[in-house]
Amino acid sequence: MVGIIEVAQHAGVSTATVSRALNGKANVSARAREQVLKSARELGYVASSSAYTLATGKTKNVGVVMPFVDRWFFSSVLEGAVNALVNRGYDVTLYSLSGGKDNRARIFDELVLRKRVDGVLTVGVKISEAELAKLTELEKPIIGVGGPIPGTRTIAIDDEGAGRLATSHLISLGHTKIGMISGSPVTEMDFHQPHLRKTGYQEALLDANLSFDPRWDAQGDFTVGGGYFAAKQMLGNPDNAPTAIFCASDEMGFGAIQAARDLGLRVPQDVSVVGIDGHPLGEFYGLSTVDQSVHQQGAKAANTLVDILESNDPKAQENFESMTFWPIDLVVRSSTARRTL
Amino acid sequence: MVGIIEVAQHAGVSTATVSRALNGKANVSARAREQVLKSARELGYVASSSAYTLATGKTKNVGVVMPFVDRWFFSSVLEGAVNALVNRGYDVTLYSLSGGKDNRARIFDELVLRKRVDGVLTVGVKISEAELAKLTELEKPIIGVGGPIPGTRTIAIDDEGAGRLATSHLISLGHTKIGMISGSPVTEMDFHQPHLRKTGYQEALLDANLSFDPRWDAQGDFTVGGGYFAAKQMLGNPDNAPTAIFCASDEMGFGAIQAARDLGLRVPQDVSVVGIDGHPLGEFYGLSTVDQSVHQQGAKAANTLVDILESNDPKAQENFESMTFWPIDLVVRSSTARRTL
DNA sequence: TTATTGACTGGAAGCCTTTACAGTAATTCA
DNA sequence: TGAATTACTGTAAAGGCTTCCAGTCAATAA
Repeated sequence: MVGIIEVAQHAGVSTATVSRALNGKANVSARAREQVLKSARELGYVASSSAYTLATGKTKNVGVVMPFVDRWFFSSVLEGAVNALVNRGYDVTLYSLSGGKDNRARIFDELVLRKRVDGVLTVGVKISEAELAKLTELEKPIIGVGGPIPGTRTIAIDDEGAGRLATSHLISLGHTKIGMISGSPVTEMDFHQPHLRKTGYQEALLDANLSFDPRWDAQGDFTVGGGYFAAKQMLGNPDNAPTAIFCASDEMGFGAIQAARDLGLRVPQDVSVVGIDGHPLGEFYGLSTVDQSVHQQGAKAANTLVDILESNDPKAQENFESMTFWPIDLVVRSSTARRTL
Repeated sequence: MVGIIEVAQHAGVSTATVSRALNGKANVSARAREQVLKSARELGYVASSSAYTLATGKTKNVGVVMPFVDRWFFSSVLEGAVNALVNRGYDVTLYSLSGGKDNRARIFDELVLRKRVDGVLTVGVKISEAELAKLTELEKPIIGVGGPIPGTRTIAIDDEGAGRLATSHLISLGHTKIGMISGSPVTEMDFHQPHLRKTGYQEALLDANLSFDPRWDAQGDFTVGGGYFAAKQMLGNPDNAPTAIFCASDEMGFGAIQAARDLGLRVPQDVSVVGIDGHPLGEFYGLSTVDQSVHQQGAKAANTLVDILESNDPKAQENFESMTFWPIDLVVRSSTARRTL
């Protein structure tokens, strides 16, 4: 495998000059730089990243930690982040926490600590005290997307505001009996959104002097099936069926729409449904939603992290707790309409 | 940051002994080994991976290359692979090809080549001659999942057989007018399945002496929406509506079921629908399918790759073209039934 | 003309491990 | 008992890069 020495010989300069030329440093004559670039190209030379890392202390690598990768929100953030990172010349090392307790421990103990990354991106992870300690021990910049990690920067939507927006939308359409489907206590172990979105929902109800019926508070587990069963339960009860449902995620919204249809209810004439996410299938289902442009959140987080990593100011590298709200956008489609009597 | 020297001093031995003890090599006294392990634990020492790589030539890192990560099949393979790899002590570096031409070129030119990985896992990637050349130039083991890469090992289902199985299932239920929804020429640029699955479909028809009507051959783009529109088109034509539809993916199957319902057709009484995949939503929709256990395919590929990497036989490291078929399984749910007249 | 500056350049140290090799002490064998 | 083996252990080289530092040479200033 061709190394820097071969390039130096081929270009007729020293390895120091090759390094400087290839890394775009100053103090290289135009002639030498050109010659080096040419030689490197001809020989197909690419610097060994491990040697580079050993010499500079930089890995040009970002660790992404998420609870799973095979769910829409996570894979979408990942997609946005990965593309942004490769675009900035960074690799991404992916850590999924779904592989059981042992794997999880290993990730925090061995792998992340193995000085393999310049910074860490966490996506919707709720971690333990001990894990947080391991993470901060790294003294590397950390950015969270979705779920906030104590003491670090976070990029997320205003979940409370999103819940309020979605609910207000339904209220503005004349609905007074508005149900909500959120996660279950189990899923809340990993995320934070459910709680906040529900808070927003309740605030909006309060603001409009609407009552909150506990039967309108269901758990959908953030899955299509969960949304389906929760909605069916809620809408199937003739005594107390709401005329509108706010789902804390689009996927639960899809399930809710299906449940309504299976009950012979028309959407939106009989029931309005609104979600949160901006899931690509939303268009297909005609689901009104609060779009949170997940790809872009991932890209933004990635770019922010790289900005920090490449900042000359050492203070920028330090972690501190902050929250940046990503703008949300109400997208009204065909699943919500004025309440009919 | 604590290095091997500190551990050596703390344990009262040389760095060589520390290294041997930590890597489980022979020729270390029980006492020394114990002492080293204790010191390392106390000091929170983890070896620098770049120094390790530089010294050994091993990265303990696998590159995973896929066209996108935010689609079900890909994120599921990834999930399976990542968990298997971390379990075996390997990191995974993720390369998504969806970031545009420049990113794609950079991935093949710079990143993968940067000696950052011990092996490569490709998922459903169809690559150009030049890219293949770059990849094999690495002289690292390559394993493909889904789409085969010339000259490398591949793990995939027997797509033709899957198409035949799904179609035969419909035939066995008495259906004679069987449509198929597959990908579009555009999506076929990236995958290979559509073609093969269609071949299986046609073979099954032939075997049963059934005719193939080109109007029953639709393109669904491998998305729910695509399946919906293709099915609606096909089923909406009263002159020539099939009584059963084989979808080359479950997601298109979901769309097809929805299309049938929107047309007032009952599934399965009026139309049967079968897919391929084993998508988790299949249970919710009651979609009969040919399960290809995607997680496990990813895990299998990952484990096979690690087996190769850790084999003592240098010949095992060489790439050669081979195809391992992953077993498939017909899962009959409520979307398929005997044809009614 | 000489002194000074500035633009380049190359030698070599340093980054942190692993491991070949040589050395030591304890054990076994004759 | 001495010789030969065995079981460890430590020193130092190697791995491939970046970058400090000292040095060269041409251009500029005095």
